Amino acid sequence: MTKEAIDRLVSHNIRPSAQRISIMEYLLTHRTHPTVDTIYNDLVCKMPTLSKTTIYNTLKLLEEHDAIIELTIDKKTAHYDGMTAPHSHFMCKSCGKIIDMPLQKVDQNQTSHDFTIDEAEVYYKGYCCDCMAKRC
Amino acid sequence: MTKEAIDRLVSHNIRPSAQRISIMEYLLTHRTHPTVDTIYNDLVCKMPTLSKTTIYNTLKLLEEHDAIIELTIDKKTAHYDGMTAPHSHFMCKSCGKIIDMPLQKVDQNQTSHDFTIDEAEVYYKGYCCDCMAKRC
DNA sequence: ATACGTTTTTGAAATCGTTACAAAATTAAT
DNA sequence: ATTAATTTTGTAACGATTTCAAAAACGTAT
Repeated sequence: MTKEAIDRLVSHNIRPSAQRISIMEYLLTHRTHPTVDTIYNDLVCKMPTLSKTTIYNTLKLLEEHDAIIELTIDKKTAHYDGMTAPHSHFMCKSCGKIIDMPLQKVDQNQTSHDFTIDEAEVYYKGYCCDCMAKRC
Repeated sequence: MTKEAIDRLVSHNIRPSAQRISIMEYLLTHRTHPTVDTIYNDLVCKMPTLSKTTIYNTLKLLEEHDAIIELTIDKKTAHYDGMTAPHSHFMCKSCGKIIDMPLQKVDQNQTSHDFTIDEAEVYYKGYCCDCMAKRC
């Protein structure tokens, strides 16, 4: 999986440092849409000198190079997704869990004199089955 | 327009205090998707004792009672919309301006064992004509 | 290999939107 | 008019993110 991480970095013109590989690999193997804190807490054991600033820097770099996606579905904290193929997301309003959804087709080619669209995101919110079972 | 503001409050079971009426009226007459700061700066002239905390409290209250909509299209700051009829939004990545869009139909009745959807939002991003003219 | 310049990482401090809290002011009820 | 409940206010706290400059790691040319 390390190879895939390096490939993803290199193919997006990002130099593969040890920290960048770790973070990229983390996102490729964890499909949980983690936050900066989650990534930091999970990686710092194996990489004791890791800094949270490096996580911020790296995620921003990866996102700017379209190697990952930044999700803004959660008002409080950014979440990150290593799966860049188009898809949508659902967030549970009770527990905060984010679940992948099949792509809802969105017409991005709307013509207008007022603007040009180059991104469209669909965010769903509701309650996941676990939270519903607990009647939250 | 003050009457419309009071009506909107009362019909959503919110007591119409002077501050709440002002804020509600502001959102009904300004279709600019303002932030807390914008609302505060525009209203404090007429209401010198107004507190920014009151704006925060009131907007949260209005949103919880579905009298207004909170937009999370802007990662940095919440924007608010007094138009509650279903529609989508476009944000210019250069100047931050938010523009109303016709509703893109989104299927909220997707059946799943994993969750129940009760909200869906579509956010578009790109560049507005003004910023494109300035080749930003 | 070594020295030099560039890139990357790091940790501390600053920033900024938002929330918590408790006191003051206003409004409603008896 | 008193008392209780609600609303507003200002200050302080909070937490995610950014800034910044120094330290470390890396790449390259000699």
